[in-house]
Amino acid sequence: MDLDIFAIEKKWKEFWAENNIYSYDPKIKERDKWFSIDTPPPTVSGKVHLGHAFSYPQQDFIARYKRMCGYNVYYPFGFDDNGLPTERYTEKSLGIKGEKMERKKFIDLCHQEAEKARKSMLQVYIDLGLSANFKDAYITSSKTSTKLSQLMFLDLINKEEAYRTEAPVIRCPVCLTAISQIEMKDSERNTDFVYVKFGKITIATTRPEMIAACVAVMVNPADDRYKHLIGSKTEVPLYSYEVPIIGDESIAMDKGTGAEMLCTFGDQNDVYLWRKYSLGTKMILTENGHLNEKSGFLEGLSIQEARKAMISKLESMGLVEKVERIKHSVNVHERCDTPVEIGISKQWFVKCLDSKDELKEFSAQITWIPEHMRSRLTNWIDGLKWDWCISRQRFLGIPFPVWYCNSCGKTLFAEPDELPVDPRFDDKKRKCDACGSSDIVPETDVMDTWATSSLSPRISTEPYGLFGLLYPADIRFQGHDIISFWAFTTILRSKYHYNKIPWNKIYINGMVSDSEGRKMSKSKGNIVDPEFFLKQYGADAVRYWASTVIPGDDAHVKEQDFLRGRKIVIKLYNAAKLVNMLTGTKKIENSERELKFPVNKWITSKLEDTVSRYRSLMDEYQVSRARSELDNFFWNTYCDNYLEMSKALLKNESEIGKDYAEEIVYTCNKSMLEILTLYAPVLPFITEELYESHPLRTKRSVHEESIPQAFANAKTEPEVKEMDYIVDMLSRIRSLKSSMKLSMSARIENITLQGDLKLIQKYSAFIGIVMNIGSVKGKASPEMNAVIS
RNA sequence: GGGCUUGUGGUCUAGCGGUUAUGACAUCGCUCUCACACAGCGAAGGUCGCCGGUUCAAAUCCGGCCAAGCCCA
Repeated sequence: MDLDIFAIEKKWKEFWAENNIYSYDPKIKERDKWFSIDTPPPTVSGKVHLGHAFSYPQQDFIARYKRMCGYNVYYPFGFDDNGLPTERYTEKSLGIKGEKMERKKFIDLCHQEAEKARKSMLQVYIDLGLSANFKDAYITSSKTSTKLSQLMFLDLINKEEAYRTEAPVIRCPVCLTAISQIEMKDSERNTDFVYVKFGKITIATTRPEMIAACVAVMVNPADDRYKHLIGSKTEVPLYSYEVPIIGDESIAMDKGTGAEMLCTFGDQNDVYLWRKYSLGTKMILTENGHLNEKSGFLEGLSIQEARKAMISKLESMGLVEKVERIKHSVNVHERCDTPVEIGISKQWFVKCLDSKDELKEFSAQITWIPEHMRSRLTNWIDGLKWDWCISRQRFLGIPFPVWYCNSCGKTLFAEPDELPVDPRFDDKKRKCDACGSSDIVPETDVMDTWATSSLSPRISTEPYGLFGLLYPADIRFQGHDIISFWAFTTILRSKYHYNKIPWNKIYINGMVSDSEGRKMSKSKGNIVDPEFFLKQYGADAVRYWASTVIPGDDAHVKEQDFLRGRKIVIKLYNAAKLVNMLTGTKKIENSERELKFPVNKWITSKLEDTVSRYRSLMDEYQVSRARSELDNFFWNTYCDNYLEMSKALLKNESEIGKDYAEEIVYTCNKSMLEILTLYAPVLPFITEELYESHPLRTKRSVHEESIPQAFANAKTEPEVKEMDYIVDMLSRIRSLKSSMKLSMSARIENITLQGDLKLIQKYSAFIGIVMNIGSVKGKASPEMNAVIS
């Protein structure tokens, strides 16, 4: 093999960038000439992993296809670098801790590290051959993004869709920040289920350390054991105060004793019941997950230590009935796996509980690819229990454009024309516009990163003046893992800001698991670096692998698909080489030509069918099936049959005549050009390489060619059907040769073909030339067969 | 616990009401043919998760069960 894949990749990556092959025309005003994509900005947290090498090509196939169908494709690219993951990455790579250093210094370091990481990440996306607009890559921490995010925050304030209140919030005691419901996940943990005597009733709890925070004992009103106690009070052990016994249908009678304590706050259900029955508050946890003075003897201990201490104290006093070791699921922070706590503090929220039905209605207006992914969002919306908490007690993030007046307590907002603003480092002298006091303090919290990335359709278009024209976008691409994060928040923002859907379609890609089907994660240590596969098989092969999957389906790391991809690349190269050799010094004209000979009509007709199926599948985003149609045509029909026949016919040019030979050479080249064009969206490198030396080339790049049009029923001539029959017959002859242990080119003097006598006679000379047979005889028979005679 | 998805030769996969069930990888023969041995030709390999039902006809539709994965509690 004399094919240097890596030299080719390097050459064309440079060529595409230098010549702006994938640029769009910003002046086009007709919306329907555009195809605009809302791309996922990858999180800047170090490395690109194989999941990205899987999902980004899936977008690129469509972008390239649409571009070659004549659309003005808007395919932006960006990075999400303003949140906790980037902080984490910075802390890890520099060995520092954000909370232990000067805020400004830390943020600067984050930006520095993020920039370095972005550069190396970007290279991988370029290496994958994406046709996105890398030149104008945006970042979610830029001035423009910040300004926009703050502006949109003020818009939410004006529309009364955002508010600040003191309320229970989910907190991560390790990351020391409030988080949203989005960022929680469930985790199975082993824990003690402790049965504790509460005066006249025994409750069971997994959180005995929270006893000092108990504000009620809950039972099910249908529970005969406790019915009569509802409305009375009982004593909280150790802390000698009384709480009411309340009945609520949500309490499971078969769990533990059927009675549980309600604390502020043990879990989310506590919050729900606490609100429902307007109970008092007893906060016994500090922000970093320790017990405070209200817990008495537990003060200063961590939650785990306090739990142990409490159990032994209760046991020593004979207040424990029994302890069961159980598995139960707890909510943990998805970034660090720490069980979350619920505390009360002032936070900024975006409303969403009020709009559940409208959000589902919006989702119904969007086409989901695949359709079944829609239920993920519906499911999520139905299960929402909290408004979206968007304030984070972190450092790197979009600052709130907000101050508070210490004198009168008023909340002060920045004016739109002074954005972007960072109140934390703003030295402008401000005065309260209500009381005139200059005792003003800035909001030091930053926004949740999703509060900015949920604006991606605008962030990616506004700087280029295209927001008005391209909103809603044609399509959003994203993974199914972040439907409840990114798809949800984007739809929510779009509803509040513009009352429009953000995109007409949403394409959901799957995840990559390792060869055993396990999800890739850092903790399992099964993360694969895409560069390994890029180096091993080449970018086209990696893209080929990404093209084998159905929308939404997860993929495994399948060596055989990379291999198959590389083989197709090599096959294309060799087929093009053969076509060149067959062409020799013959001149080919780039014009439509009326075909006369059956073999050429036949291949053209097969190509037409392929184009037609390919187009309709691509239009439905069924890339894997479209590509598979093409593989089948290219390899089995074009190479194995048509080129084989052509090769033999051209070798006998004196017999078939110059006219016939010229038509074959023309058809070989013309078909090859279409094959390259059709493969271009999936395999941009090899197709470009082969296009460069193609005699029928008219453009700078194969990516500027148009996907061929299918002419319905253009080739229904009888010869096409006849050739189908003859091709079938040829394979019988190959079988015969194979069973005789002959090579395919070996000469056979006499052969008798049984079958359709008329056809056999009509094509006997053709068959003789193609299969190197001296004399072809025919015999009428209902069965098709080839025998030596 | 709720929801969604998937169960097809050794592995991966197409088909989603009607032909001898598709293709790839792996295996085994044969052919090193002047595009390609990372090739070509051919062979072997499947009770289409299990049990019922609908139908003249079921991988394909319906119901139940079993298993796996994911999302949400």
